[in-house]
Amino acid sequence: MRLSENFTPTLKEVPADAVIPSHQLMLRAGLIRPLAAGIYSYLPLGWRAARNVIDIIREEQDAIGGQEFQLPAINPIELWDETGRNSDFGGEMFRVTDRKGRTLALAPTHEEIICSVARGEIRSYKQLPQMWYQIQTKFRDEPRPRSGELRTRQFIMKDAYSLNATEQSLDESYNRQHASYCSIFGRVGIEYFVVGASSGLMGGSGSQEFMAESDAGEDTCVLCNACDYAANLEIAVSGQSYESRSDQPVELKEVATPGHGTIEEVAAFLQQEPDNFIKSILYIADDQPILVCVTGCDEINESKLEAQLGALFRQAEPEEVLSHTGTPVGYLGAVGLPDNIKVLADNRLQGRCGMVTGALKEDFHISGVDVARDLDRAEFHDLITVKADEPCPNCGQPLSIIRAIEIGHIFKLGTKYSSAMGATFLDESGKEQPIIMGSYGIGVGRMLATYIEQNHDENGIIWNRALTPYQVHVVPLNAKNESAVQLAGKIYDDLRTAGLTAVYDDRPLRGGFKMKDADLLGFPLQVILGDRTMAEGKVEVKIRRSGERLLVEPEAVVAKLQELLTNL
RNA sequence: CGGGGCGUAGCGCAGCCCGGUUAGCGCGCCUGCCUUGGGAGCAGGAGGCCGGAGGUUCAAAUCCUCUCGCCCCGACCA
Repeated sequence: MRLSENFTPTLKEVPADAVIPSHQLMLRAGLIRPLAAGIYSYLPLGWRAARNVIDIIREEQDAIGGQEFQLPAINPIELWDETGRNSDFGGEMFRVTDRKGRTLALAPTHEEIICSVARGEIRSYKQLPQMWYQIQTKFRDEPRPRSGELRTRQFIMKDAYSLNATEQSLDESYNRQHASYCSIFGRVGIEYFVVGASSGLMGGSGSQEFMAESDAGEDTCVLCNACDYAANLEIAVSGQSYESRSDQPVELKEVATPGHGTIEEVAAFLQQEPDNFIKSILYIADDQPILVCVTGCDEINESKLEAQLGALFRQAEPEEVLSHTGTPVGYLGAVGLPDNIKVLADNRLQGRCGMVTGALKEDFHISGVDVARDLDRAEFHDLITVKADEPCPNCGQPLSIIRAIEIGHIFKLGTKYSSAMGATFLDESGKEQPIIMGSYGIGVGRMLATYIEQNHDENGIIWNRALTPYQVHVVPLNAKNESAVQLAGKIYDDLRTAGLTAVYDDRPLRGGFKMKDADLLGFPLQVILGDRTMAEGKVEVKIRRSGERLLVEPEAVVAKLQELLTNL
């Protein structure tokens, strides 16, 4: 590609709207351009990189027996009513109306479509297992698109669906996908780790996320420093013990705590540790009030709470707290609470004595709470959010908490969709069974952005061999130096003859400008032809990642570049 | 959906509080000269419905109301 003839609009200045490095660099290097909130065009260079990602995914999915589909992006809303996801997705699903007034969905994912294909054709266990996948554009009307390609409303995603007859077969498909993902991320060159995860809106049992550590990430993960324990904070558990304490039971006593409603204030006022308090928060689930109790130094984990309460719950408003308990926020407690309010308590409270909690009366708390004695109606679960340095549940060593980008998610769907949609088969005994499914997704744009988050410096992107739009960037510095220009043209031709992809910066610009652009675009190897090195009869090869520069005989350049490329 | 910020030339911004010549600056763009190892210099030039609508006023980029869009924090989220 000759830069003089091709569309590669680079920017010297950082666009005001871009905050994170990958977003800034994708704009500056001319990979993408915004069209609307969370909607981007891929420009030629960006699309070449995206295609590289897609090709790798395709090869690795084919390698485990995946069969690629091309599925409709618009589909009848009735399909989504069958599984209830028309309402589950709610405002997050784009809907369009056709000329007859029928509502159609812009597919946010494709379980329903896969099921509809399967129920029409799959009849027998002999036709299973199947591994079907597609690499296509998905649409989700995200409440808040952000961070460039990391969270968009229109995005390219690979998703695969396994159709299995048995749980063992599902496990096998799942494990194959797990291995395939490791191969994909390995080839793409992203540093990643795998965590246990919740299945969220998709439903199902087993679930793992492929994560890339990054401050730009939207997920929080808990990792053990010593063993391989890794989990999304949403489901992470702590190894911290919660055995009963041997504190002597004491009598309940009301204490005045005027104006001190928060744990912090009351703890300071009473000169006790927050750990000795019971934090009580009122939730509303299905219009019913539910009190949730944890120790004063813990935070409620609402993902874990969702597992107990179902999806439709929320924290009560202050007025609701007053109307349900007769107490203002800050003085809530489970002791003496009306019987119609269910109480959920965290495991760590079990057996605790001498605790302080709200007295259900403004400006008063109760001390001497014996959980076994006074909170006997509480239901105990793991409800807390793990904190950094708590012990690992596996090995007891301290846990770390880091931010990460979710780049892939695999999970065992089970029969949620096949049952709802009647996608069944006859098993060996002639009995009709719902197909057991798995679902496996990778975001293409998110992968590109993640790669750039992990591979850039102050000058620009640093592509590796696998993803780079072009392998070599040929830069004659002085357009007036005819021998340099001529040699640059020859090297460019020779590179392409040798099967390498190359960009030739034949623009009549100053050398400094062109070198800045080359670093910004970030192809792995640069061939620089300046007056100085030309005078010595050499050309310079620069390795983008290391900045290392080699002087090479012109005749040896192509071979040298080929050799260097194998290590990039 | 709650909170905050911003819409002025292709990009980055000033001007707005306190209304009043022809709306500015840097970069980019076009022409010429010059320069050519890290986003040069000089000279000349093009480019604006000041996001949109309504209002106040003799007069609105500037004040008021409404609206649309974009970004950030939160809520939410495979």
